[in-house]
Amino acid sequence: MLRTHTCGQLRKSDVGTEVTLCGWVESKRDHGGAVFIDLRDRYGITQVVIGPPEANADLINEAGRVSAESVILIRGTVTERLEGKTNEKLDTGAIEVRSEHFEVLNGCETPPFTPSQSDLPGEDLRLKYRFLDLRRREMQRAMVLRSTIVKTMRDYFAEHDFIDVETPILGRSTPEGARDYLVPSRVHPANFYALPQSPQLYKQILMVAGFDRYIQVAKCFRDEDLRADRQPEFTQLDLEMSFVDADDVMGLIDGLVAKTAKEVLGKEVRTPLPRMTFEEAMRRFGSDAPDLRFGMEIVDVTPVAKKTEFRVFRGTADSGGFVRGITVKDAAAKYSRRQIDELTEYVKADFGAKGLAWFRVEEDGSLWSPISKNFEAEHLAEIKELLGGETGDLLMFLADSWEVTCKGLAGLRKRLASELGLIDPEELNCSWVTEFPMFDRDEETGRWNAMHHPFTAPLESDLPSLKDKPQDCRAQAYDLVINGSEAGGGTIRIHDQATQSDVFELLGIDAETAEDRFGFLLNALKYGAPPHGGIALGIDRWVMLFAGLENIREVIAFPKTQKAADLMTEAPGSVDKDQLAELHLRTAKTGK
RNA sequence: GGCGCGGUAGCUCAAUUGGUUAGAGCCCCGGACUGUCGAUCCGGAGGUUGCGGGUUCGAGUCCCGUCCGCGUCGCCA
Repeated sequence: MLRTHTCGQLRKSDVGTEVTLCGWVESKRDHGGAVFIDLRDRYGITQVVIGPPEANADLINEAGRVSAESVILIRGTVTERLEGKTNEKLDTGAIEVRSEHFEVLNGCETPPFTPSQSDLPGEDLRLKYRFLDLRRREMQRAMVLRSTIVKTMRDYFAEHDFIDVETPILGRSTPEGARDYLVPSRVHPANFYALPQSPQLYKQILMVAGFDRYIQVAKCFRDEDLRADRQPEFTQLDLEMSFVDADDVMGLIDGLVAKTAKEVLGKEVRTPLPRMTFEEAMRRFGSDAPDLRFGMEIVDVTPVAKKTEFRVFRGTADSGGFVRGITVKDAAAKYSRRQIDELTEYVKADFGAKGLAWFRVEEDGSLWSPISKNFEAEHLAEIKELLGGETGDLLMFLADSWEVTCKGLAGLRKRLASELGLIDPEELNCSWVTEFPMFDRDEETGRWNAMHHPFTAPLESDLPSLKDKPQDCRAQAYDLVINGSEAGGGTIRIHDQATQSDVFELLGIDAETAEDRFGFLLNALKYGAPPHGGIALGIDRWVMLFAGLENIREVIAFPKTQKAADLMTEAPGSVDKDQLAELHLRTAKTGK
């Protein structure tokens, strides 16, 4: 070891000790006759003094020339700082190392930015020079947090008799759901592997194989557009269990959530976590991942709308649509007409709403709005009553299809809560959303799609509706929601042939197609498949949420940009003709 | 693919209605300095305003196209 201690380690009790430290030059204060260096590693910062009498003029001179972010080694004696010269900001602030030896292990060119600078550089620069960015305190904290969370998960599942099994990265494409990342085969011309979107099928087969409790920290890949909380390459804690029902899986994860919150954040999370059905979540919050850290619940006023003369409301209600709204407490004074216009533009542009109706609750308790003259007083009173409106509140409504009112109001809810500061950043709100529909209808083709995946088991009680009323058929599915974000999702799987056939039939997957795509799974299911189910937890999102961050890139060491590029390695990149030829590929266009 | 925001010195930003030689702080370079910890003081260097085209007497500013980054909708079984 080149060093005897880290830069975050030394205290008053170490005074008098001869130490050797290594690290990066965070900053240098050159006084001519003496030089102060803040020496940094991932454990902390220690002040090094190169001055007389320990250091001679040559050494002081050399130290004075060292550039920021150089890697140096110093040897010296731990010394208590002079009276009144301690630095309260540093854990090591009571001491300094008076150095008699100073050595540059490796210099540093002038960096485009330094890890300690207060103005964070643009994200493209941070990504291009990720090795510098990762030296920043915040990034180091995030990486440590991530490591701790993964270790907590592994420990927890090991305690519960789970075994870790690795499944292949090179698999076969099952062209449902997200787009696959494809890998051409050299040995099999015109054939492709696909990178896994999840180890779903393998883990089910592991159940058939008798590994009744499986986990894996699994890299997954989906070739879809990115978001602040979505990367094309991400990590899941993948889990599958035999002989369990949905309660068992949720109960197990409840324990993990509580343990992780306790060990990582020192927070108590009460279990069992609250559960809400999909239907209730959509009705009350318009979202299958509701943020329960604040209220502003959605209220349906369609019955009142039917009675009013206001064409937009009445027309929508009469034609099978919905008029639903939210109460924004004490917001009347905070939102100008102009700002409400912006909200209107937002719901139009992002959710396809036709407009935003709103009312202000006046001093006298009446509702005022540009459209209020279209309403009779008694109907306004009814609306106010339903929404629980009080003086100073804003009531906002969408009149539209169920889907648009859900999405639009969920979006408004989220945006308003953020703008009004209704969210306690310290809160960690965890809950379950259950009983998702088995199927949803493709708008264009009118065909049924599996909402989760085609191996999801329906609720026992809904089995009769599977064939004739698929829209009413609910799944044994459960999503873990943390602070309004989907942090995991799973299902109990179908383990009998008859139900599986029925589901395939409904999805328009004929026997031949099923055989072609998932034959290996169907085959395995014939050979003694136990009842089983599982879940996948989004590790990147867990870390992001536990860290209180709003961007997943902040917890991933080497993330991709919105165009799925790596600015540091410049992946993806072109390859030479020989490589393509070996893979039996020709490209239609040459990239720029 | 749609909508929106942004791109000016190595970095973070400014630049009035289109108007003189595009500024500031930090960084960097040179010098001074033994108690700093955002060191201080003196001096200096540093610009194809992302790129291409257009309008204009004149463009960082206006228009068109394009590239890049971010947010979001679609998409993400």
